[in-house]
Amino acid sequence: MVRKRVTLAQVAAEAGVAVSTASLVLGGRAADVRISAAAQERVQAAAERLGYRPNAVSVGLRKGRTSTLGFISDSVASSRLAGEMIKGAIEAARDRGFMVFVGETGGNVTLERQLLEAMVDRQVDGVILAALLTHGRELPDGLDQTPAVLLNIAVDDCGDLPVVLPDELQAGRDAAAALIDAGHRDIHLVGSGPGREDVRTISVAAKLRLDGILEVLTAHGLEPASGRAINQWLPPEGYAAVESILESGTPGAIVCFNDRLAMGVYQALQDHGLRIPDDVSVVSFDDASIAGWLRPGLTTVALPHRTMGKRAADVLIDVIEHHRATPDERGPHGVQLVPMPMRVRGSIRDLSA
Amino acid sequence: MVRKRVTLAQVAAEAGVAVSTASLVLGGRAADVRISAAAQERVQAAAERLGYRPNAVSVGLRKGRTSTLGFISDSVASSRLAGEMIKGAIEAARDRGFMVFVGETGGNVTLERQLLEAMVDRQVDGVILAALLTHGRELPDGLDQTPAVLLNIAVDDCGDLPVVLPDELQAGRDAAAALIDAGHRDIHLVGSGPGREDVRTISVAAKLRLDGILEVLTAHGLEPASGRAINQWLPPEGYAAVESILESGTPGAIVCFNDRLAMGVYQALQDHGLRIPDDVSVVSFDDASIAGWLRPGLTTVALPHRTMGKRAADVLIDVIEHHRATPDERGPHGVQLVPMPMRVRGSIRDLSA
DNA sequence: CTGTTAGCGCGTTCAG
DNA sequence: CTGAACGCGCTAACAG
Repeated sequence: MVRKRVTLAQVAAEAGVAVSTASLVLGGRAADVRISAAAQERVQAAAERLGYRPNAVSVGLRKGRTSTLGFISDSVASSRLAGEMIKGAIEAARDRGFMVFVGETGGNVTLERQLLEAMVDRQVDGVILAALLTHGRELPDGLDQTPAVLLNIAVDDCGDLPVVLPDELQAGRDAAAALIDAGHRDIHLVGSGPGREDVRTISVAAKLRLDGILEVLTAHGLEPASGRAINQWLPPEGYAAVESILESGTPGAIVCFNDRLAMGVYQALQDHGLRIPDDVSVVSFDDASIAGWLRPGLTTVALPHRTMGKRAADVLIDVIEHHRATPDERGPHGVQLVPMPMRVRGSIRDLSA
Repeated sequence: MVRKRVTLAQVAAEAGVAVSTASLVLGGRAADVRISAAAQERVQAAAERLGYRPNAVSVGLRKGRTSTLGFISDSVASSRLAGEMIKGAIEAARDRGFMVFVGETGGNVTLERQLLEAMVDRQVDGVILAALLTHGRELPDGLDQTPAVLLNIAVDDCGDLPVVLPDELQAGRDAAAALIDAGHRDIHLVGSGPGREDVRTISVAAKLRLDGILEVLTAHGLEPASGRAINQWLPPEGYAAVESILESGTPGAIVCFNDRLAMGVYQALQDHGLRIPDDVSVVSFDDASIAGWLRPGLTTVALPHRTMGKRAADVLIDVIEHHRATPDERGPHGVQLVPMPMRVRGSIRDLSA
């Protein structure tokens, strides 16, 4: 069933040259050593005829580089967004000739160590350490054995490692600005706030989004009409928040800290006979699948997971190929902030129109 | 920055023995050759002290086996479900000491070939070929170069390859039975039907689900009150279907062919002032994230993606380790049907209560 | 310009 | 019971 692979030696024999000659020709370095055109021709033909493909394992052993990356995250399956991050990384890697091992820890630190070891054992050229659930965290031992990039992980001491993060602060500003530019002044927060310190969740996203929102509100002489720090950002919590807001009258606009909260907000508003965006405007964060399925479509600031994954792989490969980001010459790395684009759908009413 | 790896030779030197001796001890084959307890002790200690880990690339080259799998699918990021499939495969692989390369084709056949080649070049021990979008399809060339398993791919000629599929037929039966057991008789179909041939979509799932539903209905002397074959299974289509159904009165129960259709059905029912499950019962397929977020929770027959991924990896590793599933001795492989469990939430009203 | 030689790190004979 | 020697498939020195 499994056909035997053709080796370089067989190609050389077929072409009637030495192995090293074949190696040079096939390695594209024939020009350097000026091998006769005839020999080159014969080698190429033989390789073609036999269907020769270099054995990457052998090359890896010889060169000490395997053109292989490791991607370790705490969750690959939790959402479409997680998948996008991996997808971006895999695609960028492929475009540069790298394959990637994917591992998932579920937040288990021991497992993380084991995966890292398993990958280092397989001589990966570098590792992307990513997170979707956990944000603040410790870095595993053994990360110093290989080039590495942190993806969506904010740590106090990143030890000179490149870090790729979404620009949550700017996203917060953009969300608030979208509402204010449309003429809104009565702005309620669901998920965090109203004060700068009202962030009960572990996520750093919450804090930065809130900071951005408050910065813009303040700049316009405003403050949130209300705010609710919530630990679980799921539909039921969004639903409950709206019921609580409605006790003091109909809100003009609501900023939800993620799309799942927004879904609950939609449900509650609907149950109370309020229309979006005619009665209430809503803006949110993440751009999860539901954002496009809700009616009306939810205007939301997208988490650019795909781009982040791509960026992480690109940075890592740069480090690998150019030996950049060493402790002394940091170069263009460090923290890379990826912009979060606004997806404008139909949930904000323009009062100035 | 990158610490040099410790080699077996260094361990042997440190322990004052020959490399082969160290190899035997560390390979757990000391008993076979009866190596002196003292030497064993010294080797183990040296390995421990130096933090020795075998170089998997070298072992791969030497043994021709790399403890590595390839996972190629048309989409890793399209949904949480896709991620679950990969996750299941990765976990099962890890439990048996394998790492997995993940590749994504986006349905591009050329890319698929290239990925397959890249993996075979890296000497993967086997490949899982998976699909989420495409169902009927051609098998790529080069799949005969390595052990392989088909995951969620139904092909006419699978060429003796093991295949893992969800049991959609039984799922159809279960969905219909859930409604009938609850006393429903007025059953409408959204996505396919009403006739056996009214399946416009490419997916085989549609056909099997429909067959299962019709089988049970027929067994009870019933037929669908209505049915709609739809190509796109998204919320707007579900919404439109309900509006069409309502022209002939309020339906008793609706079977949606997937959860996204069901979401549209929920929205339409709500917009028309109908309550679920009091006025209309709904059952669906897939168990996507939204199924749990909708209010009331959607009762749905789950696609067991996680289990399927796990099964595929297990079958593949069985083949690799025991040389099973060769053309002549098929063994327990062939088509593996994974049961689709019913997730009972709150969208079916029990009329008999 | 080409062929011979020497490893990369490991497992496996086969003599001592 | 142990060590020396060979080769997995390939690349990179070095001679010829």
